[in-house]
Amino acid sequence: MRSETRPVRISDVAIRAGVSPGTASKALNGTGQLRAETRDRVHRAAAELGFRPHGLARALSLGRSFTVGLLTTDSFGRFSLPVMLGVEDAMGAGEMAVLLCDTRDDPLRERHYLRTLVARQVDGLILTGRRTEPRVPVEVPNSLPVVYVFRPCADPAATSIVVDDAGGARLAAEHVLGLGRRRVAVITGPPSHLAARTRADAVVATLSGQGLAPAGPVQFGEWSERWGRLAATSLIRRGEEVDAILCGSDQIARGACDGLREADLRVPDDVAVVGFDNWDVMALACRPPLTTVDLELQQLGRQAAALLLDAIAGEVRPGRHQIAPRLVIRESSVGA
Amino acid sequence: MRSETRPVRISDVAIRAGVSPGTASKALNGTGQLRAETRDRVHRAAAELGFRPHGLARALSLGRSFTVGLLTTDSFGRFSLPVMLGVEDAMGAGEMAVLLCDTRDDPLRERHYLRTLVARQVDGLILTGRRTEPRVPVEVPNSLPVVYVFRPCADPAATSIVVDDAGGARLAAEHVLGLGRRRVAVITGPPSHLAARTRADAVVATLSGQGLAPAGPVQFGEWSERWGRLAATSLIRRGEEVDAILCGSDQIARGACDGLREADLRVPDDVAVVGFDNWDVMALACRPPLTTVDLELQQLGRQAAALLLDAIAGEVRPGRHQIAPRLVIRESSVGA
DNA sequence: GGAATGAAGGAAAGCGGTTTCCGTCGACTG
DNA sequence: CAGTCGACGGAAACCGCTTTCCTTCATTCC
Repeated sequence: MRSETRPVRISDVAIRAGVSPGTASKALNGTGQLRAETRDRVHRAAAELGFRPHGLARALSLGRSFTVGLLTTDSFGRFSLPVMLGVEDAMGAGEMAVLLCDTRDDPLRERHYLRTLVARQVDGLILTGRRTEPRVPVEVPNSLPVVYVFRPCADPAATSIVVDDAGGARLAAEHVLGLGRRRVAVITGPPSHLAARTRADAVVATLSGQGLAPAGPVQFGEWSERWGRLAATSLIRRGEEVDAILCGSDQIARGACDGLREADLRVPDDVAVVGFDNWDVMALACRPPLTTVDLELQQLGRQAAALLLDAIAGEVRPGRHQIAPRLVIRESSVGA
Repeated sequence: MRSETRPVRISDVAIRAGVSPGTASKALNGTGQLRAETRDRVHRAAAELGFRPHGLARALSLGRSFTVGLLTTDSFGRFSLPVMLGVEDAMGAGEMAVLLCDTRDDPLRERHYLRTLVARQVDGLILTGRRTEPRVPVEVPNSLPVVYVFRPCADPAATSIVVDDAGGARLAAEHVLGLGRRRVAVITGPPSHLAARTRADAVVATLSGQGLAPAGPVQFGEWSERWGRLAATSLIRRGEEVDAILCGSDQIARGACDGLREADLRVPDDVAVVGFDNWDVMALACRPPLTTVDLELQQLGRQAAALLLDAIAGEVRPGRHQIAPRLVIRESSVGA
């Protein structure tokens, strides 16, 4: 365990292998023209000495840091978190590392972080956030690859990758229609949220594709269980005939289930309920467990990382990419 | 917006200010002996050119990377996340950056990450995890400062900082005792979890400090709403007289509240319920909102960062540090 | 047999800062 | 007025690795 031995440099390896540092470098990196025997000798020496190249020195001379910045505009929460894990997963597998920055929605902090990341010579940037509204592009040298995830960039020439919210809502709507439900209500979050509007619009469009109108107007409110419970309860109390409720989030859906149960309606027998997000603590704890739309956020993060790696390698794929959500069917829509 | 101009180096600044690069460096870093006028001139030149020092070069010559590694043994979840935010907050305020690594409980991945972090010359390491069981120390050069957060290191000579679980449980117990409750039941997670045992033991100890025994044996189960509901229900069905339930987590507490309500008992009038964790989505959505123990995780993260920064600066503070949780009182223990 | 070719590996110049060491110059001392 | 000292700033080494030449030497070709 005596550790305080000077770290071994490539020149130590070179000496032990009886070559010059330059040659050692070539041997270890598989570049240059070297006899196989020499290469082996160097590798052996490196292994024996436990040589680990000095990352910073390497980065400095290569002109790349093998680091990307991950910037979230709001604290890592339910949405950014899985995205982040996906990014980390895809990056960490290689030799890239991820620098974490949380701007807390503060433009000043964002500027600060962008500056320091650029100064640190990151090879690329991933920007994410909780809302889905497009955001203004960041100001960085335009030689620096940037990928916007979840929250796209307003500039269509930038590289963005987002969840297909409308597609997800369509999936949900088609699911309940496929179950024979015809009186479909919609309860969702604040109308100021693009995600709420997009999802609701897609549901309405899908219904009208079948010549149907939603059961009552779309109910906008907040992203909470309380709102889901209230809205569902008032729906019933109003005497609205409804055999399915599509919710803008799992929290709302869980609240709706509670409201229905307390109004003595059975889920799914009387009313099918579908959520959105597949947030396990909500979807699984709900009684009954929720059928919901999984955003595939981790997948989103991985793909974002892949896009960024491509861009770093020179293959920029601009535009707004979408990934398809997936419907997870549980007992809130089809009986056990 | 024409960006493709070669980045400005310190020598550019030096030329513009009419000094040597070395002098420019001293001026910008406030070192060496320079006339105030010279210093100003350099600063002006730097500002005019928009000079940003090249982080890697700086790091290489200084022998410090201004980077710390944040390693979580399991994916960032409910516990590691706030810790991470606290760390990021405390680090990002300075000029430190945080490298993110998620080992997913895989020792191989952990080794891999440790290697790459060391190779990247991080200035320090923060280790965290979800469980509270002590873990084995990581193998890194012992000149590299390491702080264990949430999950302490088994080696008492290492620097660890954890939540005072027992203290938190005591807080909860004293709270219900202070409310005059005398028949206190305990429902908690799996007995295999140290956190579950520690909290339960502390409650029992506090009760017996008042000459009381818990109402029925401590009920160990799982960390889920379902278990909370089940345990509370069976408690009632068994005819156990109980006027307070202390739960090992907010999920359990929320389930307990549901169970009690469905057994037509009023919370808190008939039974006071206290949770643990102050996990907002559970504690606030619970009916009624939960009195619970806040772990102050973000604070924990910030303090961990502070400990690490001190250690990097040479002020190592070994040992197991604890931070005190805080009781948050809501309607599940005292009527509105 | 001499020139051309190519493989192998070394020397040295970066990468972009920081820092040590030293020379110069003006002021101050005796 | 010679000698000392401190303030100021420049030259160059250095951090550790990569890469571009360039030299050397063996081989091949006419």
